[in-house]
Amino acid sequence: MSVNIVWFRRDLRLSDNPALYSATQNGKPIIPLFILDENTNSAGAAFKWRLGLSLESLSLDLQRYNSKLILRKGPPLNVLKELKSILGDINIFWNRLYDEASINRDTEIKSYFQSREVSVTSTEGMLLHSPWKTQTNSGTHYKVFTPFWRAISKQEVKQALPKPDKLVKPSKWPDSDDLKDWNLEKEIGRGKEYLIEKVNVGEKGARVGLETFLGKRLGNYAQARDRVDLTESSNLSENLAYGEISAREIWHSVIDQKDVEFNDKEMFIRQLAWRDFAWYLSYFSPHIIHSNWKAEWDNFPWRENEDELKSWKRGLTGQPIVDAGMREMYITGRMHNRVRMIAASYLTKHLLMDWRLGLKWFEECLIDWDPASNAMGWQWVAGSGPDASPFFRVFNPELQAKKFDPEGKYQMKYLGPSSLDTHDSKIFYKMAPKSWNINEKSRPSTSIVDLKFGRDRALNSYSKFKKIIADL
DNA sequence: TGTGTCTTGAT
DNA sequence: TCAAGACAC
Repeated sequence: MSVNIVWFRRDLRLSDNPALYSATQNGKPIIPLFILDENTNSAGAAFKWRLGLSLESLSLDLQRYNSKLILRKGPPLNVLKELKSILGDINIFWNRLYDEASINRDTEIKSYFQSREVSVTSTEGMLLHSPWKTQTNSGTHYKVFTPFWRAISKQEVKQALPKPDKLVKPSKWPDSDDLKDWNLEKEIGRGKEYLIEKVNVGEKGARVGLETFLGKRLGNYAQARDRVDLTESSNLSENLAYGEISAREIWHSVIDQKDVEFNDKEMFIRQLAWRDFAWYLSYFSPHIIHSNWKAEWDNFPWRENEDELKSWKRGLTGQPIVDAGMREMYITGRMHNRVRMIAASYLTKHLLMDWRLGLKWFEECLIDWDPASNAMGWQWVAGSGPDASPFFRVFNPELQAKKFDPEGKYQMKYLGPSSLDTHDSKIFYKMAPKSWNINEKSRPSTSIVDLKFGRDRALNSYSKFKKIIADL
Protein backbone atom coordinates (compact mmCIF):
# COMPACT_ATOMS: atom_id res chain seq x y z
CA MET A 1 0.00 0.00 0.00
CA SER A 2 1.24 3.49 -0.79
CA VAL A 3 1.79 6.18 1.83
CA ASN A 4 0.87 9.85 1.66
CA ILE A 5 3.64 12.35 2.26
CA VAL A 6 2.34 15.74 3.39
CA TRP A 7 5.08 18.27 2.76
CA PHE A 8 4.63 21.16 5.19
CA ARG A 9 6.15 24.50 4.18
CA ARG A 10 4.56 27.80 5.19
CA ASP A 11 1.49 26.02 6.54
CA LEU A 12 2.55 24.64 9.92
CA ARG A 13 -0.94 23.79 11.14
CA LEU A 14 -3.45 20.96 11.21
CA SER A 15 -6.68 22.98 10.85
CA ASP A 16 -7.71 24.27 7.44
CA ASN A 17 -4.73 22.63 5.84
CA PRO A 18 -6.03 21.43 2.45
CA ALA A 19 -2.92 19.35 1.69
CA LEU A 20 -3.23 17.45 4.96
CA TYR A 21 -6.98 17.24 4.62
CA SER A 22 -6.79 15.77 1.09
CA ALA A 23 -4.14 13.29 2.19
CA THR A 24 -6.41 11.91 4.91
CA GLN A 25 -9.33 11.28 2.54
CA ASN A 26 -8.20 7.89 1.22
CA GLY A 27 -7.33 6.36 4.59
CA LYS A 28 -3.69 5.74 3.72
CA PRO A 29 -0.83 6.25 6.18
CA ILE A 30 0.34 9.85 6.53
CA ILE A 31 3.94 10.99 6.77
CA PRO A 32 4.19 14.68 7.75
CA LEU A 33 7.42 16.12 6.40
CA PHE A 34 9.32 19.38 6.71
CA ILE A 35 12.41 20.05 4.60
CA LEU A 36 15.03 22.64 5.47
CA ASP A 37 16.17 23.71 2.02
CA GLU A 38 18.57 26.40 0.94
CA ASN A 39 15.75 28.88 0.50
CA THR A 40 14.72 28.55 4.14
CA ASN A 41 18.23 28.24 5.47
CA SER A 42 19.19 31.60 3.95
CA ALA A 43 16.30 33.40 5.70
CA GLY A 44 16.87 36.04 8.37
CA ALA A 45 18.07 35.24 11.88
CA ALA A 46 14.77 36.04 13.59
CA PHE A 47 12.68 34.11 11.08
CA LYS A 48 14.81 30.98 11.41
CA TRP A 49 14.80 31.07 15.18
CA ARG A 50 11.03 31.52 15.24
CA LEU A 51 10.60 28.78 12.61
CA GLY A 52 12.28 26.36 15.01
CA LEU A 53 9.66 27.15 17.65
CA SER A 54 6.89 26.64 15.14
CA LEU A 55 8.27 23.27 14.07
CA GLU A 56 8.56 22.22 17.69
CA SER A 57 4.92 23.15 18.23
CA LEU A 58 3.73 21.31 15.12
CA SER A 59 5.69 18.24 16.22
CA LEU A 60 3.92 18.25 19.56
CA ASP A 61 0.52 18.69 17.92
CA LEU A 62 1.26 15.73 15.66
CA GLN A 63 2.38 13.61 18.59
CA ARG A 64 -1.10 13.98 20.04
CA TYR A 65 -2.29 12.18 16.92
CA ASN A 66 0.28 9.45 17.45
CA SER A 67 1.99 10.88 14.41
CA LYS A 68 5.31 12.67 14.02
CA LEU A 69 6.96 15.36 11.96
CA ILE A 70 9.82 14.02 9.86
CA LEU A 71 12.59 16.59 9.46
CA ARG A 72 14.98 16.47 6.54
CA LYS A 73 17.61 18.82 5.21
CA GLY A 74 18.68 19.33 1.61
CA PRO A 75 17.27 19.99 -1.86
CA PRO A 76 13.61 18.89 -1.66
CA LEU A 77 13.72 16.88 -4.89
CA ASN A 78 16.57 14.76 -3.49
CA VAL A 79 14.86 14.36 -0.14
CA LEU A 80 11.64 13.19 -1.79
CA LYS A 81 13.50 10.84 -4.13
CA GLU A 82 15.24 9.30 -1.16
CA LEU A 83 12.01 8.91 0.77
CA LYS A 84 10.49 7.19 -2.24
CA SER A 85 13.37 4.73 -2.37
CA ILE A 86 12.85 3.94 1.32
CA LEU A 87 9.05 3.91 1.40
CA GLY A 88 8.18 2.46 -1.99
CA ASP A 89 4.92 3.79 -3.38
CA ILE A 90 4.24 7.37 -2.30
CA ASN A 91 1.77 10.14 -3.02
CA ILE A 92 2.80 13.71 -2.36
CA PHE A 93 0.66 16.57 -1.06
CA TRP A 94 1.48 20.21 -0.50
CA ASN A 95 -0.12 23.65 -0.34
CA ARG A 96 1.03 25.98 -3.10
CA LEU A 97 3.40 28.90 -2.61
CA TYR A 98 3.57 31.89 -4.92
CA ASP A 99 7.13 33.19 -5.02
CA GLU A 100 9.20 32.43 -8.09
CA ALA A 101 11.79 30.22 -6.38
CA SER A 102 9.10 28.03 -4.79
CA ILE A 103 7.07 27.83 -8.00
CA ASN A 104 10.11 26.73 -10.03
CA ARG A 105 11.14 24.20 -7.41
CA ASP A 106 7.64 22.77 -7.06
CA THR A 107 7.08 22.61 -10.81
CA GLU A 108 10.27 20.64 -11.27
CA ILE A 109 9.37 18.23 -8.48
CA LYS A 110 5.86 17.78 -9.79
CA SER A 111 6.96 16.97 -13.31
CA TYR A 112 9.70 14.61 -12.08
CA PHE A 113 7.30 12.55 -10.00
CA GLN A 114 4.31 12.69 -12.30
CA SER A 115 6.38 11.26 -15.13
CA ARG A 116 7.13 8.38 -12.76
CA GLU A 117 3.49 7.82 -11.94
CA VAL A 118 3.68 9.27 -8.46
CA SER A 119 0.62 11.34 -7.72
CA VAL A 120 1.34 14.91 -6.65
CA THR A 121 -1.53 16.98 -5.27
CA SER A 122 -1.09 20.70 -4.77
CA THR A 123 -3.81 22.70 -3.06
CA GLU A 124 -4.67 26.30 -2.14
CA GLY A 125 -4.04 26.78 1.54
CA MET A 126 -2.17 30.03 1.82
CA LEU A 127 -4.35 32.81 0.46
CA LEU A 128 -7.98 33.83 0.51
CA HIS A 129 -8.06 33.34 -3.26
CA SER A 130 -5.68 31.79 -5.80
CA PRO A 131 -4.03 34.59 -7.79
CA TRP A 132 -5.21 33.44 -11.21
CA LYS A 133 -8.85 33.66 -10.14
CA THR A 134 -8.75 37.44 -10.02
CA GLN A 135 -8.36 39.33 -13.28
CA THR A 136 -9.36 42.67 -14.72
CA ASN A 137 -12.11 42.86 -17.33
CA SER A 138 -9.45 43.15 -20.01
CA GLY A 139 -7.84 39.90 -18.85
CA THR A 140 -4.73 41.40 -17.24
CA HIS A 141 -3.83 41.38 -13.58
CA TYR A 142 -4.59 44.24 -11.20
CA LYS A 143 -1.79 46.60 -10.31
CA VAL A 144 -3.67 48.85 -7.94
CA PHE A 145 -5.07 47.66 -4.64
CA THR A 146 -8.49 49.30 -4.59
CA PRO A 147 -9.82 47.74 -7.80
CA PHE A 148 -8.25 44.43 -6.74
CA TRP A 149 -10.07 44.74 -3.42
CA ARG A 150 -13.35 45.45 -5.16
CA ALA A 151 -12.87 42.39 -7.35
CA ILE A 152 -12.02 39.94 -4.58
CA SER A 153 -14.75 41.30 -2.33
CA LYS A 154 -17.24 39.75 -4.75
CA GLN A 155 -15.64 36.32 -4.52
CA GLU A 156 -16.62 33.77 -1.93
CA VAL A 157 -13.94 32.76 0.57
CA LYS A 158 -13.91 28.98 0.99
CA GLN A 159 -14.93 27.60 4.35
CA ALA A 160 -12.06 26.50 6.56
CA LEU A 161 -11.45 22.74 6.63
CA PRO A 162 -11.56 20.87 9.93
CA LYS A 163 -8.60 19.22 11.62
CA PRO A 164 -8.26 15.57 10.62
CA ASP A 165 -9.99 13.11 12.98
CA LYS A 166 -7.02 10.79 12.97
CA LEU A 167 -3.76 10.27 11.17
CA VAL A 168 -3.00 6.71 10.10
CA LYS A 169 0.53 5.69 11.06
CA PRO A 170 2.88 4.14 8.52
CA SER A 171 4.15 0.65 9.36
CA LYS A 172 7.63 2.11 9.66
CA TRP A 173 8.71 5.74 10.13
CA PRO A 174 11.55 7.05 7.99
CA ASP A 175 14.46 8.58 9.94
CA SER A 176 14.17 12.20 10.98
CA ASP A 177 16.80 14.81 11.75
CA ASP A 178 16.87 16.17 15.27
CA LEU A 179 15.57 19.76 15.29
CA LYS A 180 18.38 20.76 17.66
CA ASP A 181 20.99 19.72 15.11
CA TRP A 182 19.62 22.27 12.65
CA ASN A 183 20.72 24.92 15.09
CA LEU A 184 18.14 27.39 13.81
CA GLU A 185 18.85 29.78 16.66
CA LYS A 186 22.55 30.16 16.03
CA GLU A 187 22.33 33.58 14.34
CA ILE A 188 19.89 35.19 16.75
CA GLY A 189 22.64 35.47 19.34
CA ARG A 190 21.86 36.62 22.83
CA GLY A 191 18.54 38.11 21.76
CA LYS A 192 16.54 34.92 22.05
CA GLU A 193 16.12 34.98 25.81
CA TYR A 194 14.29 38.31 25.46
CA LEU A 195 12.49 37.61 22.20
CA ILE A 196 10.99 34.46 23.65
CA GLU A 197 8.85 36.57 25.98
CA LYS A 198 7.31 38.42 23.06
CA VAL A 199 6.32 35.60 20.72
CA ASN A 200 3.05 33.76 20.38
CA VAL A 201 3.88 30.36 18.97
CA GLY A 202 1.96 27.62 17.23
CA GLU A 203 -1.53 26.79 16.11
CA LYS A 204 -2.99 26.98 19.59
CA GLY A 205 -1.24 30.27 20.33
CA ALA A 206 -2.54 31.67 17.05
CA ARG A 207 -6.11 30.69 17.87
CA VAL A 208 -5.92 32.24 21.34
CA GLY A 209 -4.48 35.39 19.73
CA LEU A 210 -7.35 35.47 17.24
CA GLU A 211 -9.98 35.05 19.98
CA THR A 212 -8.44 37.83 22.05
CA PHE A 213 -8.41 40.11 19.03
CA LEU A 214 -12.01 39.33 18.12
CA GLY A 215 -13.24 39.77 21.66
CA LYS A 216 -11.35 42.85 22.71
CA ARG A 217 -9.96 44.77 19.79
CA LEU A 218 -11.81 44.21 16.53
CA GLY A 219 -14.69 46.45 17.65
CA ASN A 220 -12.36 49.42 17.81
CA TYR A 221 -10.18 48.48 14.87
CA ALA A 222 -11.17 51.05 12.26
CA GLN A 223 -10.67 53.93 14.63
CA ALA A 224 -7.53 52.77 16.39
CA ARG A 225 -5.54 50.61 14.00
CA ASP A 226 -3.20 53.44 13.09
CA ARG A 227 -2.55 54.44 16.68
CA VAL A 228 0.86 53.08 17.51
CA ASP A 229 0.43 53.66 21.26
CA LEU A 230 -2.63 51.42 21.46
CA THR A 231 -2.76 47.66 21.10
CA GLU A 232 -5.48 47.38 18.51
CA SER A 233 -3.45 45.42 15.95
CA SER A 234 -4.22 41.74 15.64
CA ASN A 235 -0.60 40.59 15.98
CA LEU A 236 -1.55 37.70 13.74
CA SER A 237 1.09 38.50 11.10
CA GLU A 238 3.56 36.40 13.08
CA ASN A 239 1.31 33.33 12.92
CA LEU A 240 0.36 33.95 9.30
CA ALA A 241 4.02 34.05 8.32
CA TYR A 242 4.45 30.40 9.32
CA GLY A 243 0.92 29.37 8.45
CA GLU A 244 0.06 28.55 12.05
CA ILE A 245 -3.42 29.80 11.23
CA SER A 246 -5.01 30.24 7.82
CA ALA A 247 -6.12 33.53 6.31
CA ARG A 248 -9.43 31.92 5.46
CA GLU A 249 -10.11 30.93 9.03
CA ILE A 250 -9.35 34.46 10.21
CA TRP A 251 -11.56 35.88 7.47
CA HIS A 252 -14.55 33.76 8.46
CA SER A 253 -14.08 34.31 12.18
CA VAL A 254 -14.11 38.06 11.63
CA ILE A 255 -17.11 38.06 9.30
CA ASP A 256 -19.06 35.89 11.73
CA GLN A 257 -18.78 38.42 14.56
CA LYS A 258 -22.35 39.52 15.18
CA ASP A 259 -21.75 42.45 17.51
CA VAL A 260 -19.10 44.27 15.53
CA GLU A 261 -19.76 47.11 13.10
CA PHE A 262 -19.24 46.28 9.43
CA ASN A 263 -16.76 49.13 9.13
CA ASP A 264 -14.41 47.58 11.69
CA LYS A 265 -14.66 44.16 10.14
CA GLU A 266 -14.04 45.54 6.68
CA MET A 267 -11.03 47.56 7.74
CA PHE A 268 -9.44 44.43 9.15
CA ILE A 269 -10.42 42.14 6.27
CA ARG A 270 -8.77 44.68 4.00
CA GLN A 271 -5.48 43.93 5.72
CA LEU A 272 -5.86 40.25 4.88
CA ALA A 273 -6.58 41.33 1.32
CA TRP A 274 -3.34 43.36 1.29
CA ARG A 275 -1.49 40.15 2.12
CA ASP A 276 -3.26 38.38 -0.74
CA PHE A 277 -2.44 41.33 -3.01
CA ALA A 278 1.27 41.10 -2.15
CA TRP A 279 1.42 37.42 -3.13
CA TYR A 280 -0.77 38.15 -6.15
CA LEU A 281 1.77 40.70 -7.36
CA SER A 282 4.62 38.32 -6.63
CA TYR A 283 2.85 35.67 -8.71
CA PHE A 284 2.28 37.91 -11.73
CA SER A 285 5.45 40.02 -11.47
CA PRO A 286 7.98 37.88 -9.57
CA HIS A 287 10.77 40.44 -9.85
CA ILE A 288 8.96 42.58 -7.28
CA ILE A 289 10.65 40.55 -4.53
CA HIS A 290 14.18 41.66 -5.41
CA SER A 291 14.08 44.42 -8.02
CA ASN A 292 12.37 47.70 -8.73
CA TRP A 293 8.90 46.87 -9.93
CA LYS A 294 9.20 49.85 -12.26
CA ALA A 295 12.39 49.12 -14.22
CA GLU A 296 13.25 52.80 -14.76
CA TRP A 297 13.94 53.03 -11.05
CA ASP A 298 17.14 51.07 -11.69
CA ASN A 299 18.57 54.48 -12.61
CA PHE A 300 17.56 56.26 -9.44
CA PRO A 301 20.58 57.92 -7.76
CA TRP A 302 20.37 56.47 -4.25
CA ARG A 303 22.91 57.75 -1.74
CA GLU A 304 25.40 55.44 -0.14
CA ASN A 305 26.37 56.12 3.44
CA GLU A 306 27.38 53.25 5.67
CA ASP A 307 27.32 55.29 8.90
CA GLU A 308 23.82 56.63 8.36
CA LEU A 309 22.56 53.19 7.46
CA LYS A 310 24.02 51.85 10.68
CA SER A 311 22.37 54.64 12.64
CA TRP A 312 19.04 53.77 11.09
CA LYS A 313 19.40 50.05 11.82
CA ARG A 314 20.42 50.64 15.40
CA GLY A 315 17.76 53.19 16.30
CA LEU A 316 20.26 56.03 16.47
CA THR A 317 18.86 58.47 13.93
CA GLY A 318 17.79 60.92 16.61
CA GLN A 319 14.27 60.88 15.17
CA PRO A 320 12.22 59.49 18.07
CA ILE A 321 9.43 57.67 16.25
CA VAL A 322 11.92 56.08 13.85
CA ASP A 323 14.31 54.99 16.58
CA ALA A 324 11.48 53.65 18.72
CA GLY A 325 10.27 51.59 15.78
CA MET A 326 13.70 50.18 15.02
CA ARG A 327 14.05 49.17 18.65
CA GLU A 328 10.60 47.68 18.78
CA MET A 329 11.59 45.52 15.84
CA TYR A 330 14.90 44.53 17.38
CA ILE A 331 13.49 43.42 20.71
CA THR A 332 10.09 42.04 19.67
CA GLY A 333 10.68 40.88 16.10
CA ARG A 334 7.73 43.00 15.00
CA MET A 335 6.92 46.65 14.32
CA HIS A 336 3.62 48.47 14.20
CA ASN A 337 2.64 48.80 10.56
CA ARG A 338 2.32 52.57 10.71
CA VAL A 339 5.85 52.83 12.11
CA ARG A 340 7.16 50.51 9.39
CA MET A 341 6.01 53.08 6.86
CA ILE A 342 7.49 55.98 8.80
CA ALA A 343 10.85 54.23 9.28
CA ALA A 344 10.90 53.15 5.64
CA SER A 345 10.12 56.67 4.48
CA TYR A 346 12.89 58.09 6.65
CA LEU A 347 15.43 55.73 5.10
CA THR A 348 14.33 56.05 1.48
CA LYS A 349 13.40 59.74 1.48
CA HIS A 350 15.18 61.66 4.22
CA LEU A 351 18.34 59.57 3.99
CA LEU A 352 17.72 58.78 0.31
CA MET A 353 18.93 55.20 0.52
CA ASP A 354 17.95 52.20 -1.57
CA TRP A 355 14.82 50.45 -0.25
CA ARG A 356 16.57 47.08 -0.60
CA LEU A 357 18.99 48.01 2.20
CA GLY A 358 16.05 48.58 4.52
CA LEU A 359 14.25 45.47 3.34
CA LYS A 360 17.34 43.39 4.10
CA TRP A 361 17.46 44.60 7.69
CA PHE A 362 13.76 43.96 8.15
CA GLU A 363 14.34 40.45 6.82
CA GLU A 364 17.04 39.96 9.42
CA CYS A 365 14.91 41.16 12.35
CA LEU A 366 11.26 40.34 11.71
CA ILE A 367 9.67 37.19 13.06
CA ASP A 368 6.66 37.89 10.85
CA TRP A 369 8.89 38.08 7.78
CA ASP A 370 6.84 37.74 4.62
CA PRO A 371 8.84 38.32 1.43
CA ALA A 372 5.88 39.45 -0.67
CA SER A 373 4.33 41.88 1.83
CA ASN A 374 7.69 43.38 2.65
CA ALA A 375 8.78 43.86 -0.95
CA MET A 376 5.43 45.44 -1.78
CA GLY A 377 5.51 47.64 1.30
CA TRP A 378 9.02 48.91 0.75
CA GLN A 379 8.43 49.61 -2.90
CA TRP A 380 5.19 51.33 -2.03
CA VAL A 381 7.03 53.71 0.24
CA ALA A 382 10.04 54.16 -2.03
CA GLY A 383 7.89 54.91 -5.07
CA SER A 384 9.31 52.16 -7.28
CA GLY A 385 6.37 49.77 -6.94
CA PRO A 386 2.86 49.34 -8.30
CA ASP A 387 0.16 51.32 -6.51
CA ALA A 388 3.11 53.29 -5.23
CA SER A 389 2.85 56.60 -3.54
CA PRO A 390 4.22 59.30 -5.81
CA PHE A 391 7.73 60.07 -4.67
CA PHE A 392 6.72 63.46 -3.28
CA ARG A 393 4.78 61.75 -0.54
CA VAL A 394 7.37 62.09 2.18
CA PHE A 395 6.21 61.17 5.64
CA ASN A 396 7.06 63.85 8.15
CA PRO A 397 8.05 61.74 11.15
CA GLU A 398 7.22 64.50 13.61
CA LEU A 399 3.73 65.01 12.23
CA GLN A 400 3.17 61.29 12.04
CA ALA A 401 4.26 60.89 15.65
CA LYS A 402 1.92 63.66 16.73
CA LYS A 403 -0.99 62.06 14.93
CA PHE A 404 -0.46 58.43 15.83
CA ASP A 405 1.38 58.63 19.17
CA PRO A 406 -0.08 61.87 20.52
CA GLU A 407 1.19 61.47 24.07
CA GLY A 408 4.49 59.94 23.04
CA LYS A 409 3.74 56.76 24.93
CA TYR A 410 5.02 54.45 22.22
CA GLN A 411 8.21 56.42 21.79
CA MET A 412 8.74 56.54 25.52
CA LYS A 413 8.22 52.79 25.86
CA TYR A 414 11.19 52.02 23.66
CA LEU A 415 13.41 55.04 24.13
CA GLY A 416 12.81 55.74 27.80
CA PRO A 417 11.95 59.22 29.05
CA SER A 418 14.95 61.53 28.97
CA SER A 419 16.65 60.41 32.16
CA LEU A 420 14.81 57.20 32.96
CA ASP A 421 15.01 53.76 31.47
CA THR A 422 11.96 51.66 30.77
CA HIS A 423 11.80 47.89 30.74
CA ASP A 424 11.99 47.80 26.95
CA SER A 425 14.65 50.45 26.55
CA LYS A 426 16.92 48.50 28.89
CA ILE A 427 16.28 45.28 27.03
CA PHE A 428 17.40 46.92 23.82
CA TYR A 429 20.82 47.70 25.24
CA LYS A 430 21.11 44.18 26.63
CA MET A 431 20.22 42.65 23.28
CA ALA A 432 22.34 44.93 21.10
CA PRO A 433 25.53 43.13 20.03
CA LYS A 434 28.68 44.22 21.90
CA SER A 435 30.21 45.21 18.57
CA TRP A 436 27.65 48.01 18.26
CA ASN A 437 29.21 49.54 21.31
CA ILE A 438 26.15 51.57 22.26
CA ASN A 439 24.61 52.74 25.50
CA GLU A 440 21.94 55.13 26.76
CA LYS A 441 24.01 58.11 25.66
CA SER A 442 24.60 56.99 22.08
CA ARG A 443 21.37 58.30 20.63
CA PRO A 444 21.69 61.79 19.13
CA SER A 445 19.23 64.32 20.48
CA THR A 446 18.18 65.56 17.05
CA SER A 447 17.66 63.91 13.67
CA ILE A 448 20.93 63.07 11.86
CA VAL A 449 19.39 64.73 8.83
CA ASP A 450 17.44 67.96 9.15
CA LEU A 451 13.88 67.10 8.18
CA LYS A 452 13.38 70.01 5.81
CA PHE A 453 16.80 69.52 4.24
CA GLY A 454 16.19 65.79 3.78
CA ARG A 455 12.77 66.31 2.31
CA ASP A 456 13.97 68.94 -0.16
CA ARG A 457 16.98 66.84 -1.15
CA ALA A 458 14.69 63.88 -1.86
CA LEU A 459 12.27 66.00 -3.89
CA ASN A 460 15.14 67.51 -5.89
CA SER A 461 16.64 64.11 -6.65
CA TYR A 462 13.26 62.92 -7.76
CA SER A 463 12.60 65.80 -10.11
CA LYS A 464 16.08 65.48 -11.63
CA PHE A 465 15.53 61.75 -11.98
CA LYS A 466 12.20 62.30 -13.70
CA LYS A 467 13.89 64.61 -16.16
CA ILE A 468 16.62 62.05 -16.93
CA ILE A 469 14.00 59.38 -17.50
CA ALA A 470 12.04 61.67 -19.79
CA ASP A 471 15.16 62.36 -21.88
CA LEU A 472 16.11 58.69 -22.23
C1' DT B 1 -1.78 54.82 3.58
C1' DG B 2 1.39 62.94 2.46
C1' DT B 3 2.94 67.57 3.30
C1' DG B 4 3.30 72.51 3.01
C1' DT B 5 1.08 76.58 1.86
C1' DC B 6 -2.41 79.50 0.73
C1' DT B 7 -7.36 80.85 0.96
C1' DT B 8 -11.59 81.25 3.16
C1' DG B 9 -14.69 82.08 6.68
C1' DA B 10 -15.95 81.92 11.55
C1' DT B 11 -14.87 83.99 15.85
C1' DT C 1 -6.31 83.55 15.22
C1' DC C 2 -7.24 79.23 13.52
C1' DA C 3 -9.78 75.17 11.56
C1' DA C 4 -10.83 73.29 7.33
C1' DG C 5 -10.43 72.84 2.48
C1' DA C 6 -8.11 73.37 -2.04
C1' DC C 7 -4.18 72.76 -4.48
C1' DA C 8 0.74 71.91 -6.02
C1' DC C 9 4.52 69.08 -5.59
